[in-house]
Amino acid sequence: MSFSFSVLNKDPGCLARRGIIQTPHGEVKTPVFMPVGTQGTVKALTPEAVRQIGAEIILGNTYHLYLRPGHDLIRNLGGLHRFMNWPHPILTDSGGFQVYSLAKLRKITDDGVIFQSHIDGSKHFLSPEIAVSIQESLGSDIMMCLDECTPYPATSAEAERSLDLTLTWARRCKTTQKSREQALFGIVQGGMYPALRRRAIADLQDIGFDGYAFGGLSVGEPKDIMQEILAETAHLLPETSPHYLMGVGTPEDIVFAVYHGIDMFDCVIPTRCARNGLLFTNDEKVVIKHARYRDDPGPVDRTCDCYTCRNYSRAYLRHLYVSGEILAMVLNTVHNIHFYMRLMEDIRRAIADGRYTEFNNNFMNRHREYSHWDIDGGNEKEE
RNA sequence: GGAGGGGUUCCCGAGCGGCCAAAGGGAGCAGACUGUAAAUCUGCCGGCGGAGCCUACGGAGGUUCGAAUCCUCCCCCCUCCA
Repeated sequence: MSFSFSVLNKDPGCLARRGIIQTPHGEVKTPVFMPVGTQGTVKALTPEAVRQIGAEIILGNTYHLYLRPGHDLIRNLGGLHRFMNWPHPILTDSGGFQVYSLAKLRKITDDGVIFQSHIDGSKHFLSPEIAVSIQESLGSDIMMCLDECTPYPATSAEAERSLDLTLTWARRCKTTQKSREQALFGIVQGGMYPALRRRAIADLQDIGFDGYAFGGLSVGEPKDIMQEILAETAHLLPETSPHYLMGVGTPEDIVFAVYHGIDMFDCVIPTRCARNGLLFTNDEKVVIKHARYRDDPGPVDRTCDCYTCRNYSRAYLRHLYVSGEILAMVLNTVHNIHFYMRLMEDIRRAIADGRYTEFNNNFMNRHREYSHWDIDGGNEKEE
């Protein structure tokens, strides 16, 4: 079974839609949140736990797995699914984000990117062709084109030059793609310039991809700018393909983006924040190390039915965290991923019922009421 | 009884005449985290409303323009010898 996407229903009041992605390793209900498993593992969790919590698809990373343990090794051991014991869908990022996040360790040419390994300093070359071929070795269900994640801020000239490079690379990725078994997504760049984004969407559609992603958002720009970009350009994405907003985001970001027609999300927030002691709940931000939880017998979130909340008190979780125990990261990650999964379920149900606008409004009102609900407290500190 | 060594801010521990409210750890208390170089990073950490003052380096005196740092006595602790 190869890749396909179908829309189950559209919300009558906005662009939100519900759909199903078919992949060789199973189907995925959208809108979907994909936990990030950069190095062939969702940090702190076994694949069985990830699955049980409700994840249907996870991420892997081309750059990291190429450097260690090496894509040839993974291919020879039966591919990434088998290697990491995750028989369900996998999306691999291309290394484009590392072009951005490891900026001090790389050099970009038209041909590709020369990286200096963050592990041992050795030099490596990544091109669009190599990125696709590595992802083919890994055997992921969805491959991403190599792109240049345009940093913020960038002038319109810089963003345009960067976009042109990304588009050239997108063509080369498409040409390199060998089999239709593995889907290939194109990435929309263009910085914070709607006109560039529009052009990117049109050009990528001309090339023709299985799905389209927004990249280069949530790279430090104010929240309202990201929202403006989405509101002005997301509706231009082809309706029959999945829309993926890369690296996003907070619960608020996700609810907002779904309203504008985004189907797929990934973000390190729930996993990284869990390891750093920040737990998501429906009415407050729980920083589990805080002294006030020292003897709190209640669960992290009374309304949560995850394994952690069913079995452990805030006092115990605080103790584990403060003591530096490994179990703290496990239990915290279980909770946060569960929180995100439940959020996506609620979103899908609201769309199925045709009341996403109402859901969105309620959510945003509640968010305003608890401004600390979002991890950065909304955008208030910017003013 | 004799000979050495030592008592520093919550703890450990540097400092050994001014640049010392006192290095560095730890603990404690906060903050950050958006396609993961992250079990990471940042800030605060004697008191009072500022670059100012007060209280602080076992205790009490003293030397000095100036002492955690030098001197005297006292009180504790440790090691070795009898």
